[in-house]
Amino acid sequence: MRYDADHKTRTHRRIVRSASRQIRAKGLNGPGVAALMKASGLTHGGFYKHFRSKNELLAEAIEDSLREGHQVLLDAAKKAPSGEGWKAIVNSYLSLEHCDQTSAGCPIAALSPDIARTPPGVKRRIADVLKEYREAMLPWMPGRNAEERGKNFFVVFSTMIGAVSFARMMPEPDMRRRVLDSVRDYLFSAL
Amino acid sequence: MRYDADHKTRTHRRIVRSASRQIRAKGLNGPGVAALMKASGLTHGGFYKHFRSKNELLAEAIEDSLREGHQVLLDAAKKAPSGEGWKAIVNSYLSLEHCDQTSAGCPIAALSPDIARTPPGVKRRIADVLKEYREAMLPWMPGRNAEERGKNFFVVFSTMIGAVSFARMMPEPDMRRRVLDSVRDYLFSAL
DNA sequence: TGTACATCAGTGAACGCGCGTTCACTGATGTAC
DNA sequence: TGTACATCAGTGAACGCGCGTTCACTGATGTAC
Repeated sequence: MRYDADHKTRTHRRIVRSASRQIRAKGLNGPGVAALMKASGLTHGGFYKHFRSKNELLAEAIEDSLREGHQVLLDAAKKAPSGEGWKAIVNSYLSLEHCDQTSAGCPIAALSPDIARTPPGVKRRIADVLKEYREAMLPWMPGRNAEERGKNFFVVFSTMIGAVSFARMMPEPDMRRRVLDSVRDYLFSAL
Repeated sequence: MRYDADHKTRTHRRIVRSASRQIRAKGLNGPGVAALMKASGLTHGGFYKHFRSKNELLAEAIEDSLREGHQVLLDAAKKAPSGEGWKAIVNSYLSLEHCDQTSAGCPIAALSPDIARTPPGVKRRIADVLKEYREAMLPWMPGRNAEERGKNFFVVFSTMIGAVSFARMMPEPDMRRRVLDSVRDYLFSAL
């Protein structure tokens, strides 16, 4: 069958989207090529019409979910009263829903050690998107000048990423909530 | 050949030790059974004389490295002036050496998403050792009473784990150092 | 207008390989007689 | 004291399976004549 002009582009995007959810749920080495294609209703044979390698798809999927994640936080920040954008970001990130929905959540919390272990080419690409992410977040960070906001970006995000990563290891929901709440209270009282 | 009474125990321990380093370096699904045995100078065939399954070894290896990691931090804390134990812990954890030596470092920073995805049995065992870990750290945490120290344990460790996880995604060493330093300065000034 | 051909996203069989697990075997030594 | 046997940590071949990747093929539709 022949398809319209943007059919391939749309399929490509669909594969990337569903792949990004699957790798957040099961890790970078969790789903195989066959599973990644099946989730978009395709068979594994067509994979290499869309991607040069599995690593290529993984890189695209991480990039996509990073951009999606930064958009979610940006939207939360924009709705908040002036000067409180970062608090909206923290509330959104440290919610129990985010913690318990790994596959739809922040790819950093779900994949940071996998990303650290990734081949240099992939790692470089992701580092560039992380820089984008940082640029987008900086204006919303607390601090009286650019330098303070720069440091506070690292502080706020390290703390949030760590809290969610730590909490996710705990089987009991109230333990997870205690971690998230402790960390949120602390960020709000200290910054 | 026949071996002395504790030969098997020592071999078992050797396998667990070298496995714990390998999984921190390559992730829970990184090394296979053959590689895990080879690192201790053995062949894969003997594996099931020591462990009921690969998951059994993974659980033991994570437990072992958690206990080892908590001992390292405890030793640092004990050397510090009274009341400053937690600062020694933070300095040790947020050093660039720790960040750049994943295989010898904290298993939480290296494996938290993998642990979160692990089957319930393994997760339960690790959660119990995490409780031990927490008990050992509590007396060294800042805070005027048990409740404050309890909250601050979550704050300090979430922040440190996040900082190291975040930094490890960055290819440039000075970027990693910036993250670690920003977070340390903040912890010291805020607690 | 009708027909022959080109295009190309997607299919499914096949490749070599490494995985976790099983199992018959080895061989040095301790024990029984 | 000397010999036959039991023990058991470790070996290496083999199992079925899923992996990432390749490739000849399909078949609906656009294009050329």
